[in-house]
Amino acid sequence: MGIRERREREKDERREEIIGAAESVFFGKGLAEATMDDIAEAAELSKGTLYLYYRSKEDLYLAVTLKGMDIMEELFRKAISTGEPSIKRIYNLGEAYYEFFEKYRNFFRTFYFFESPQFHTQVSPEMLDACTGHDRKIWELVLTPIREAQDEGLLQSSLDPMEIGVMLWSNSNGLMRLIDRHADHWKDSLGVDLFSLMRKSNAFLLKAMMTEEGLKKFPTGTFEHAATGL
Amino acid sequence: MGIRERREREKDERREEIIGAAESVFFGKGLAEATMDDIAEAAELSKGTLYLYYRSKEDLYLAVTLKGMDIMEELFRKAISTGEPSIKRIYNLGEAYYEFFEKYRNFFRTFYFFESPQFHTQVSPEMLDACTGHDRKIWELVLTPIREAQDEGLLQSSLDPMEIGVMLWSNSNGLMRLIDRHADHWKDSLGVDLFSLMRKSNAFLLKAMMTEEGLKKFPTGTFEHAATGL
Amino acid sequence: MGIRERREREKDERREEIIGAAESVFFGKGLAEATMDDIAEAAELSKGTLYLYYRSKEDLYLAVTLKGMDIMEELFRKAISTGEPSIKRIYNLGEAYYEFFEKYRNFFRTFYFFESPQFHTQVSPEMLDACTGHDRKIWELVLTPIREAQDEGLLQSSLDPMEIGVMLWSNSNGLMRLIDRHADHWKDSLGVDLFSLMRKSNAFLLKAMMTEEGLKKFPTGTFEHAATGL
Amino acid sequence: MGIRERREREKDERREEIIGAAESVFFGKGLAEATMDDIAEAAELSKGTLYLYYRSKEDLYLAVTLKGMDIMEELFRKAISTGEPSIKRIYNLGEAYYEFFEKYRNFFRTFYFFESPQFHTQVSPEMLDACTGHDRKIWELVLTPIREAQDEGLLQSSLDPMEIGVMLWSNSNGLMRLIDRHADHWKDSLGVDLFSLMRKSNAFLLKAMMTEEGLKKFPTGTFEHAATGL
DNA sequence: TATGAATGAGCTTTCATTCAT
DNA sequence: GATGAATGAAAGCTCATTCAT
Repeated sequence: MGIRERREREKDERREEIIGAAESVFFGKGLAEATMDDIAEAAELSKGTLYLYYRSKEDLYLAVTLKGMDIMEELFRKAISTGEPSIKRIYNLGEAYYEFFEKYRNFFRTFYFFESPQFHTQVSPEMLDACTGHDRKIWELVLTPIREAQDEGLLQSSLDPMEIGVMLWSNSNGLMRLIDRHADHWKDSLGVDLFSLMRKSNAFLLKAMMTEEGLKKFPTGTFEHAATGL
Repeated sequence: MGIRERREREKDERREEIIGAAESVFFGKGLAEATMDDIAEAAELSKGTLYLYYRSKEDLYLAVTLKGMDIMEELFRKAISTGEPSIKRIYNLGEAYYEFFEKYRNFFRTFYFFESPQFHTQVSPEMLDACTGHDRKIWELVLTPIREAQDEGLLQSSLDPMEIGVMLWSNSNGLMRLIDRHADHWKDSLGVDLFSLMRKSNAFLLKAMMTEEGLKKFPTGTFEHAATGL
Repeated sequence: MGIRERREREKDERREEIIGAAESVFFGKGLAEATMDDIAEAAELSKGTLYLYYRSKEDLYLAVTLKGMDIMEELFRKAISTGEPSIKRIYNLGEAYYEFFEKYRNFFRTFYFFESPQFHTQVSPEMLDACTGHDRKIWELVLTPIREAQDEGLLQSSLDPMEIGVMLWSNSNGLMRLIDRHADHWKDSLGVDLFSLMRKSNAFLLKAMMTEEGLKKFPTGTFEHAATGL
Repeated sequence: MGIRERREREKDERREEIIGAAESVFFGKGLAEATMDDIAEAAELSKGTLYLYYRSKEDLYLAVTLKGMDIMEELFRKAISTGEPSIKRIYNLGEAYYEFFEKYRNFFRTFYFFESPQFHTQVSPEMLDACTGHDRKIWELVLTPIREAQDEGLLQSSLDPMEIGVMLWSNSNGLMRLIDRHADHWKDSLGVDLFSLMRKSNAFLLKAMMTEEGLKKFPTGTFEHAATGL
């Protein structure tokens, strides 16, 4: 058994090495510009070996995406495991998403590809399933505190928990994309601080979804101070 | 004189023919998969001729994008030219955006490219400028009723008009992207109707940005009925 | 008649305009890199018009070459029309060739093409004939003082006049090509002044071809001083 | 270990195969007209493979040039390794150059390209360096007997060895180019035998550069008989 | 398992030349 | 005579993928 296990372990290590190399290349050049030669060189491996581990360039790209999802999941998990009130933990999720966006911008960007349906044809079903599954797992994480908050009567129960999640997520995501593109442009020439805008927008939404009771317990601005470190 | 004019006109027509062909190809295969051969064949023109009118495949793609912006602008212009109250016209804009998304989905998708900065290097400055300029013009349209609504004391004046616009736009856009990907998936397996969710989300946001006076004049739900045709 | 003549004149003028434009383009980019579009633009004429006057790009290139030959012929003609002794006029020819090389370097370079037999297939027979004829005319010029010098017993009569001409020409030409390539390199890193070397080499040759009588009348160094302006 | 060596050897063989194919194509059509498709077909290899071994068509062309330099070097080396007197070995070099020109005319022609500075931009620095280095090596060969002859007082010491080499080389080269173009034309219609003229011209030059002592030991015509096989 | 040489379809782009007006 | 839009063949080069070793 030891032998088989060691082999497995080595194979996993090799996989990670490849992903590491792929990261550096994809992050630097983007999917289209990156070549398998680049990655093989970065991995100090032959091109053929790459294909031993991943079926195609796109599959390998999704492997990187998957790693990004791992990181995100970890951040989300931490965000909801604080023992704090459910509403606060929902708020934490927003901050965690933002942290991911800030610290792991390159991984954030790989999601564009996964989210772009036209590329799904270029990818193996296995890899796509893996991603989809991971995505679902993360959504589960998001739903947990939302459900709790509804059970506690803090969030309107007329809304489906998934709906609440989607609204918050989409709102953040829409602004993050804007930020990712031209944060500087907006700030400099239009005087709009997209970062604070994102928080404001999210707070508006969350408030709109809370019950009267929830708003009484957690009035507007309850968390902002902590979150922004003030 | 007539000659020059006719030539000019023919050239414009040819341009439109090319864009039409490019549309059909790009919409079918996406930018990366589409080839200039495909487009030339669709246009019943030689490849060389294509390059007589557009410098590169990417430029041609942006020409299609530009056409999408034209359509969008037209819809937006109609939305704000109704003589209705400013708040209603803001609401109209959301509906117009949604109409564009629904009816001109393929054009909507071309915006992904324009919004993705890494591709800007592949594009002629002239074309990029044209797009940027058009983008700006559309934003101007959006700002008009927002400013009015603030002047009338219906929208909070603590917010910058641009900020209001961005929040509404991002929120819609984030959800549209989600819908564009997996509307069916969400509806079928998660039971979430993203379309109505988008409206709801936008209504939440708009409400949060209104003044008390505004809310009194236009209570929640004032427009939804009309808009959804109910 | 006046009409026909004016037309002819205008046509010639147009031809010269085209050649002027072609010069500027060919000299800047070389034959291979230059395009008919470039030339048409420089001539402020349409591309089609170019083909009204010249059959092909290569023909047009030879037209420029022909102009170079005109210039060269003029210089040579002046060199041998001084009324000086025949040997001096032979020497003058060398200086004239050198002057051409120095002042009309770009024309000098067009000769490379004409001299390169593999390109002759790309050229109309008419143009080729014109060049060949002009070439011959120039050689006639060169032969005149050589024959005279032989008749006067200054140059060895055992040599064919043409042979003498060829030896002198080849010797100069070989060194000019070297100079054209890397004059600086030779001077800077090898300490060899190719210009003075060319004169020296020619003087050696000429001396070797002179008779004793010739050498008595025109000892080594007779002309150098004048020529170099000292 | 054997494996690596065999691979290395196979790669070298492949390189030579490619060069062989390139030769046949380049010699037949010239650089400009030859296509990589032609060469790939001649080599019975895919076009991609060609680019695995050479960066560009021009690089491949220089590889052929390099082979020509190899041949030339070999001939030159033989010419100066005879144990004969230095002056004779200088003469041998001229004959070797001539032999190269006669037997390897096509290679001789490839030098045109290397000697034409405007093309240097199209070539990889590595290849250019290789050529330049080889060129230098050959010049070293030429200088050896010249220096000896000067040390022995046979060639004038007022001349730089390099200058002597350049004069002889240019003189031969100038005539070779003439011969390469139109040897037949000259012989048939002008009655000039360029080959013998080249020898004569070189002899003149060499004589002019010798000292009195040198001329006493090796009077005019000493070598011609042997060289021409008479 | 790992290699890396070989493939070959496929890409965008260029440009001399033609021809209807 | 002049135009300039249209052509279309061809070119150089790339790169994901395969496969014999």
